[in-house]
Amino acid sequence: MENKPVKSTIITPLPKPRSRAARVRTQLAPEHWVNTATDVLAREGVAGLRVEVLAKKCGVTKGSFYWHFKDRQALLDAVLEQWKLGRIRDIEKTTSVTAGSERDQLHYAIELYGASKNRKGMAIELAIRDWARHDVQAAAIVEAVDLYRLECTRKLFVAAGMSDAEAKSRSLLLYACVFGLSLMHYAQFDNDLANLKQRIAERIISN
Amino acid sequence: MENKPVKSTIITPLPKPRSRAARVRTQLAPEHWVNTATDVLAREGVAGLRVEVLAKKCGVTKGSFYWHFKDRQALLDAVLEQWKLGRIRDIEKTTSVTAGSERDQLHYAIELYGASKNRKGMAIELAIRDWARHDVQAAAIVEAVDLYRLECTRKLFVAAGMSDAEAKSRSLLLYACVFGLSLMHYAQFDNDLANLKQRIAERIISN
DNA sequence: TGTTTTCCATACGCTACCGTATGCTTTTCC
DNA sequence: GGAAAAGCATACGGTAGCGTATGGAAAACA
Repeated sequence: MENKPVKSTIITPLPKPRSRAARVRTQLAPEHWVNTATDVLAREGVAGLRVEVLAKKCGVTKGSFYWHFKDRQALLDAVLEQWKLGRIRDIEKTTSVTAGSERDQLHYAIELYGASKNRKGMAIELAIRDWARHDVQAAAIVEAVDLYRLECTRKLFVAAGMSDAEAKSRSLLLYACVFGLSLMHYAQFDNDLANLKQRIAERIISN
Repeated sequence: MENKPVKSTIITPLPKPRSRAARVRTQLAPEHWVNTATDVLAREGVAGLRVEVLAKKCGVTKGSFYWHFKDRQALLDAVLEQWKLGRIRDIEKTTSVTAGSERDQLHYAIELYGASKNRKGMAIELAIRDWARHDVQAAAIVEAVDLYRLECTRKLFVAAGMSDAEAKSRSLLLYACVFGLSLMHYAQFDNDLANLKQRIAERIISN
């Protein structure tokens, strides 16, 4: 599909016939770039978010990219914004609960972050948090998401009967543990990791 | 905490005791590169470890670098190895304790990781853990360090009277929380963060 | 049908790197 | 004192990436 640029001392335009077959409706623009970028972010971190790499992954060239985005930073901003909105939506979903089952919901939240089906989500999480260590915008996004999360689980702990100070500490402990576990390499530490995780969850949630 | 170079890892063989001037000159350089690289790693992550940047920071050119190291990867390996040795030495120091004061020592360990004077150490820690997400060698080093740490604190919990399974879960909880907290942005979550941290430490350590 | 707008390709210039080749200067060794 | 090695500088080739300029085809519009 792509021919290597010939060592061109000549500036021939080289009229290229485009494949009009797949040219039905090209509205590749908005979300597709951001979604692809988020995929790459999960696998390679923010350092892997290169314009030309993404373009190839989208099946176009960077000429398309710079039509849709001002520059690379604009894409990064869009990725951050989309992540923030998605997180807040998810948090609301996972922490909304009928009275009486707050502790079950807290257990569910912990399991959710450790679930293997959520590996990509956690990879994005870690990539963005590392990103935030060097970038103030990413740090601001992370802070907003963290505060929202902490507040939501705090309410759950309060609803479960804890004091406000204790609920705050438990809320912080919960997320710190969830993210910390995904940072560590402890697969060889024990044969029954499920038991360990269960004990940890109990320690975080119960009285 | 950062440590002074260990003298046991001299690369240059000593077929004959050389003069003082020669020894100073030959053994100064390799350690200097690794230490400078670790500084950069703490501030910018592994992506910031560029040969020519480090050379400028050392006041030389990359001609010097490629005399001391085969390539960039050799420096990265040296950084990882030095970090691993330093961590194991520190862990032994912080978890060696006279009988009866195990819980105090555990509290001390938690405080140590959260101390503001240890910001650089934690920055290195996080940079290497992010590095480990994409690099198998870094992952192996992190795994070795993690298992060693987990085992050391596990023994402390056992010595403090816990069951083996409980000690393992507490050990994992401790480090997960320590690293997780350093990942989060919770400064605005409460006015009395010290109180929160105290409650968390209690939750991790006490019965 | 002709014109404008949309969307993307191609070609450039520029910078930052990596690694090599080579030469120059200062020690070290005999 | 002269040869050899250590330690570093400089120059070079090569790749990858960012952003711009420009052109060209298709779609929308008039």
